[in-house]
Amino acid sequence: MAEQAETLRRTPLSRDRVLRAAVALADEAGIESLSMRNLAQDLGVVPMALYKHVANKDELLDGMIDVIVGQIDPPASDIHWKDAIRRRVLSAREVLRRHPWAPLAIESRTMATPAVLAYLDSVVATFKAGGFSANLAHHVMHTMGSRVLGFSQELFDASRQAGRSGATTPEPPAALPPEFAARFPHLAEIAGAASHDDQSIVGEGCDDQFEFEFALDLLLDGIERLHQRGWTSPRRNG
Amino acid sequence: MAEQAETLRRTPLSRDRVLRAAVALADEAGIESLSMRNLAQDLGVVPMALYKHVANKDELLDGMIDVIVGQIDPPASDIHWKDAIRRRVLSAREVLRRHPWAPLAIESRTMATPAVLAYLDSVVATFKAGGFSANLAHHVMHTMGSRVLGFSQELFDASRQAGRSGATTPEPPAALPPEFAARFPHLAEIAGAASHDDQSIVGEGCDDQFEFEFALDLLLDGIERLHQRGWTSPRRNG
DNA sequence: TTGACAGGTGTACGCCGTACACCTACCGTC
DNA sequence: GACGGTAGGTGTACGGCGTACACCTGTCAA
Repeated sequence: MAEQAETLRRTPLSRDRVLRAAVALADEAGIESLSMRNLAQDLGVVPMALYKHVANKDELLDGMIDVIVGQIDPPASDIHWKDAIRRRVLSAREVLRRHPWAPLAIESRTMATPAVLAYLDSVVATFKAGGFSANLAHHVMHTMGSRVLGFSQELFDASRQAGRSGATTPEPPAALPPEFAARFPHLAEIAGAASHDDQSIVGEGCDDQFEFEFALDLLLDGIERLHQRGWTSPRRNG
Repeated sequence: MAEQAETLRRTPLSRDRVLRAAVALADEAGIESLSMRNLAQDLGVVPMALYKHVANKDELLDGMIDVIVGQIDPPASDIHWKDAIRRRVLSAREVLRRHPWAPLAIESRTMATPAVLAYLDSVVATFKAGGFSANLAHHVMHTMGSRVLGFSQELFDASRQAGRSGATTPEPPAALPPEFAARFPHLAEIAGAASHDDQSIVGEGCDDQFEFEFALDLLLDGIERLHQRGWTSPRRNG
């Protein structure tokens, strides 16, 4: 009996069990209560035991994000791109709404985790399958921002780096690692596809300001159209 | 001489000086280096001295945000709403780009600070001056999200509350304090203006899901329009 | 002269992440 | 069956954090 209890308690820890417990803890007690100590206690284990499964707290957060993003529905095929994107985004939103802490966590990571990149890659793929040029797909991804993830934010915002900014260090474009192109081919394709001019400045990376204004103007144009039509309510005849 | 140094060092601390120093520290060393201890050291003072000017670190962050948001250009009048909004948003973006840590800080605050509310209120005012109904202005504010602040995010996202969610406590709408209506009349007006149906569910607050889909569809429609026109580059003839 | 008070100080507490040395139970190999 | 390696849980300790609380000190009104 004591033996059984022992066995039970000793259900071996694993990276997966740690991540799930962390997500559960954040869900029910808030992300601010997620400490290595609290998490360890929930798992009936001493804090340092966790470090055998995750490198540190940042990696724990990354892992939690991946667990969640992995739950977003796979892309539907054989339907119009617009509907496919719409469904996917709403699925993402649904998933993220179950984990209210997740949007901020995703945004605060220095850069996207593999699961997030995979998701974004598949969204780009959907646009491209719908006949979008890499160029337009690029702008469109910026325009949707992280709304594509069920909330919104500039996803590729270099300013997020948090570090000592200062105009002194222009911070080179930090070319993507080669494995990146292999794993996320569509992202890789649009990464170089931002020609903001006919004389495209090749390899210049992308112009944040341009992307921001592009999205802003698309929004303002859409808003103007509503306004001019005398929009009042989505369904006039209920 | 020693006297002079004394006098200099003793330039009295003030809430304003604390906030400015905090912004400067966050700007140059990153928000993660902003601790009460580091800040105190920068000011040549002992950590606890700060607490005579700000209640705690959260209030410090709120104050820092207000300092920054207060720098956004005042609204231009006598020009078309679309141009007015565009300029204002780009001004906001410019301000926030000087403080890369600010967007995340703004998002992570439980609720908007007075300066943020004042800014949003004035943006709503611009829409209304352009002839928008309170209803449309409401949706449009959601659609722009915090892009209106130079980045993007659902601004009024209740899920941000971080706390123990759980479907068990439906969390009452938490009616706005009465002073709110007086200080931010336009926000107050649109707050109750979300009729998603002809039989408007009065006082129901607003339907996040509806707002999200409204914005998503506006984006997708705009994107579809670009796509159908065979959009390739913003300026075809350089 | 005095006493209130605004504002800076010093100490201490309980939290945090995590480095490092340790122990222990299991494994494949001989 | 003995044995060494290794995966994984433990215990202790350190430096940093936010901040409560008691204290001191200089200024100014009465």
